[in-house]
Amino acid sequence: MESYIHPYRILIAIDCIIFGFDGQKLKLLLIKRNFEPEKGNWSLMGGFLNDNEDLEVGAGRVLAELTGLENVYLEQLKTFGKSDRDPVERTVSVCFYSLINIEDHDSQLARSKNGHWFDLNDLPNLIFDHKEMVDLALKELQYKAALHPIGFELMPDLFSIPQLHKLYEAIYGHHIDRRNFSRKILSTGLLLDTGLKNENSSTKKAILYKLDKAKYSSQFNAFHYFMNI
Amino acid sequence: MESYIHPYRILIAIDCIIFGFDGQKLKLLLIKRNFEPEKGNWSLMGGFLNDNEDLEVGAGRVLAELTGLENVYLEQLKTFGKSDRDPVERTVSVCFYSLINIEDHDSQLARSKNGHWFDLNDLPNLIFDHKEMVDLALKELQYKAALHPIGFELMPDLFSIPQLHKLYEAIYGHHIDRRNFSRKILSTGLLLDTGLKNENSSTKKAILYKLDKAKYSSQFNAFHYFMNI
DNA sequence: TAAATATTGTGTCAAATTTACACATATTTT
DNA sequence: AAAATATGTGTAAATTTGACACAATATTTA
Repeated sequence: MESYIHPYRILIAIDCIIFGFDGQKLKLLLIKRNFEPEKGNWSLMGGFLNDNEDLEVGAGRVLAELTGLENVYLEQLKTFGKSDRDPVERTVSVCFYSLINIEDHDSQLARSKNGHWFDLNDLPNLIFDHKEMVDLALKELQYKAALHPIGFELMPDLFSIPQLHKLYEAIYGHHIDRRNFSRKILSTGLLLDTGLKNENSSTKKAILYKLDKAKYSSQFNAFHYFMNI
Repeated sequence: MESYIHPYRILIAIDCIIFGFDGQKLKLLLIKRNFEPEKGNWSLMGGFLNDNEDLEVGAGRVLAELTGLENVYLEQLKTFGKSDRDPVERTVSVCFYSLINIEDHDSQLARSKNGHWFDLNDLPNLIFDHKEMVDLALKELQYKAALHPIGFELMPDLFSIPQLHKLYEAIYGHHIDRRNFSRKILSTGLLLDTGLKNENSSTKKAILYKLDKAKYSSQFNAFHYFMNI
């Protein structure tokens, strides 16, 4: 038996939604589409799945090809499959999303020159159903950040509580009391005080913590209801 | 422009994970696969996506064809796409899941005679990666039930708090204090006392409520952190 | 170099929620 | 009529949250 007799095989697209945090605000990475239709318009990073290529691998490849970003952890969001979603030919798009630290990936991005960061509140028109994808991805990110201390994964090896606080405010788009936030974060017991101070901060230097990685991975699923939103 | 030049088009499979609640326990609906490979082995309800068929429509069709179940709300779970997941030919499977009231659909199921309910703690071996799909679906269900008062959707028009309580215990697979549960449920303000009593219950008859549907749909997204688990 | 400014760390207290319980009531069974 | 069973309601301690103020540290400015 070499194949199934069912006649319809479909082009599988992959789209990547990359949120970026610059220490202050949340941004979205977009590129100008370089093929028809909609060539030249703003788009998520998308491509087609290759033969013998796993979905996650394909997503990583598409993202790297278009933006130069390597080794980004991509989480599957949803598959969009309305039969008329692409005017040229039917495609089913499997979407992935991620949240990265903009500074950490600056040099990778600069190499390809295709990616452009946009403020989330000021997005251009996007092709096809890409806006719908972005909206859903943001909602998922908010859920996820509420259920798990996901923010830690985005932080550099050493980070301060005020840095993490800014990230959460950016994700939710509203003010969070920093004193209550600090208490909540420290109560997880996941932060190890390194004794170092953040030399970048302008005035009083913040304590630098590192993540207790063993504890984090062993307890990942225990942190339901991490954050009130 | 009639099609993209990319050469790989792939067979898209659909798999449906149907949980059922019989008033006491949570069960899983399975069928004996009726085509090769793995013919005769236990499987989720699966099929292939047709041309010009939206994903959700295809999922509904596959489920109805195999089990007789109609008008079941299916929620997308995840897309499974490892290139070797099907030994015959590469398929990418878009999975959907649902939770239904077993009694309400008994007659539909009886008509087709293909579906069999299994106790969740006593599942047979499943083909391909179907066990992985079931495990993920249960986890999603638990999340969802915690974040939203999803259980209401499963209840008959008139239902009692003890009925709902049994459902939540079944979903989470552990004891939940019924007094605290009751208080939590009533505090949502979503239940309207009908003044009626449940004539089925063996001893003291429970108060029958109905869902305040207008309030439920308007506030659906407000019920984050609905349930502690 | 001292004062002003900005940022970080910590503490407090009232209100709300959760947790862990017990008892009264209604109905069926014995 | 008594026993058994399921349901509805209450309560008190512990915990968590929400809304605050103030002290400490470093930089900037005068």
